[in-house]
Amino acid sequence: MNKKKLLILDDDIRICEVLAQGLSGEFEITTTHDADIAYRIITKNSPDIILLDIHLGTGCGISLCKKLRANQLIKNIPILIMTGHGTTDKMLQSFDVGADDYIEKPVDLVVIKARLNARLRRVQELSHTGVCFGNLKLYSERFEIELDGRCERLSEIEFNMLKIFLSNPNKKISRMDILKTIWDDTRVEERTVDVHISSLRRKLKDFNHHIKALYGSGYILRPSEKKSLFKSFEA
Amino acid sequence: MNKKKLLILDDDIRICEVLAQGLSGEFEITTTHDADIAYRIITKNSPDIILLDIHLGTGCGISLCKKLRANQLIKNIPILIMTGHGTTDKMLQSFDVGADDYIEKPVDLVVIKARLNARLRRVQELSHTGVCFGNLKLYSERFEIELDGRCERLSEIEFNMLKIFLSNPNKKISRMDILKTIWDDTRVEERTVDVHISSLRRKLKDFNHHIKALYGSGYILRPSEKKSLFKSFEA
DNA sequence: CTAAATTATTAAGAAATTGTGAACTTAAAA
DNA sequence: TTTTAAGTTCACAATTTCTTAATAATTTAG
Repeated sequence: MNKKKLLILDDDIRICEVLAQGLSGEFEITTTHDADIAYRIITKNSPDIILLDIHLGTGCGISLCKKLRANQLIKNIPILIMTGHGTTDKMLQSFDVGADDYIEKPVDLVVIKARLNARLRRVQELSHTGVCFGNLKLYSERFEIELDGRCERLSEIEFNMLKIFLSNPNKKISRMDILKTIWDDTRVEERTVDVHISSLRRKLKDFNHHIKALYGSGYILRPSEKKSLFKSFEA
Repeated sequence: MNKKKLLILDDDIRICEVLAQGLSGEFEITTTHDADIAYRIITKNSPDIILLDIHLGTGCGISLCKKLRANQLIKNIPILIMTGHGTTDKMLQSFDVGADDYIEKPVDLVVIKARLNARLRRVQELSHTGVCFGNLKLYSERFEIELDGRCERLSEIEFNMLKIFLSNPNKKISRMDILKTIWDDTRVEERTVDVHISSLRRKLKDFNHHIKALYGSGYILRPSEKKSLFKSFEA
């Protein structure tokens, strides 16, 4: 069984080290103490689970958590928030911004392990990682896809949009969801999304799923209906 | 928003009562102190989430949890295990048999609430499953219904009308009721409702309830009469 | 049963939303 | 510098949904 990727984010480098040491047997670990770096690591590397201290020098863990939850590509990654000096208020805040668990220090390695695994198990069971992309292959490094053997180059935006849909099949994705995930802070017209959808669709020609518009509320990825092989006899 | 169904299972009836009292604002609660009864309730009633004491007179909470996890229909229901005298070993055992969370008594109501909600949110997000009503499934987010496996998209107006009927079965709904609820201030002819009813009915084809007109006073949702396969002999 | 009232359905145009080509901008590559 | 590719916005076409009106069908009262 492959080790799951765990990202540890703590202001205190010694704690990072202790945790990394103690958990390296079960996880493939990355550590950092900077929230911005963490965000970059997460978007680029998408860890399986995140262990996050509420106190971070460069921006607090709460706001990072909130930011991660707003991103369609990331929001399924479980987040455990740790804190040094626990208060009920901190706990409520943590859960409020979407944390999956909340632990007070000093932390017992055994406890952390058990809780990390409990979260991972849930996500794994419930999420549709088993979705079949059918005749589509993704090459993240090159922003390329392969469809029935034919290669097609996508732009970065198109590629990321495709990833959003593939990781949320049959789920409504609003234009705002897409903007938040891909454009982050930059302000762009909502209708700009349409243009990219249009060109993505053109490149996905024979893909056995289709990106359909949901009148008034966004887009959705659906398996395309099987077309009858027989014509109906209409007068 | 509908209250989620919470099943509380504790040996100590007083604790059941205290918890039920404190959580009744947010949840629709059932309590029991017997594991076998609990299992029956769960299979029959499928609560949204379960709060379970590890000590049960009639069989321990651990084995109940294990049993629940083995059942495909139940295994997605989140389970929080409580214990009176916590030990690391109990915690490990709890997570081991598939608990989603582990809490030691004495429990703070605020903590329980936060943790229950965190679990519910996760399950809800990951398994975007619809709400059932008879043989009809509703997907509110995307205004879609599923009937016998076939999906049908409703317009926003149609979907909201359907929800009005489903939340008031067997109750007379006047056109004005519908207008006030859906159109709010906008002025629209009462007859407009009829048109939407018409198209909604077309899409509800095989639904085992039917929207009937009440001559002169509106509409009502009724279970549709089973049609006899044989003709009745009317003179 | 008939006439009046009410409901059902269809069709046409209005309104809202989505699709897409094209112009323009920017950034990187040749 | 020129060329190329990608991104953004705009304008207009295409599509979907909404409303109204007209007409057909059904129900009720007398």
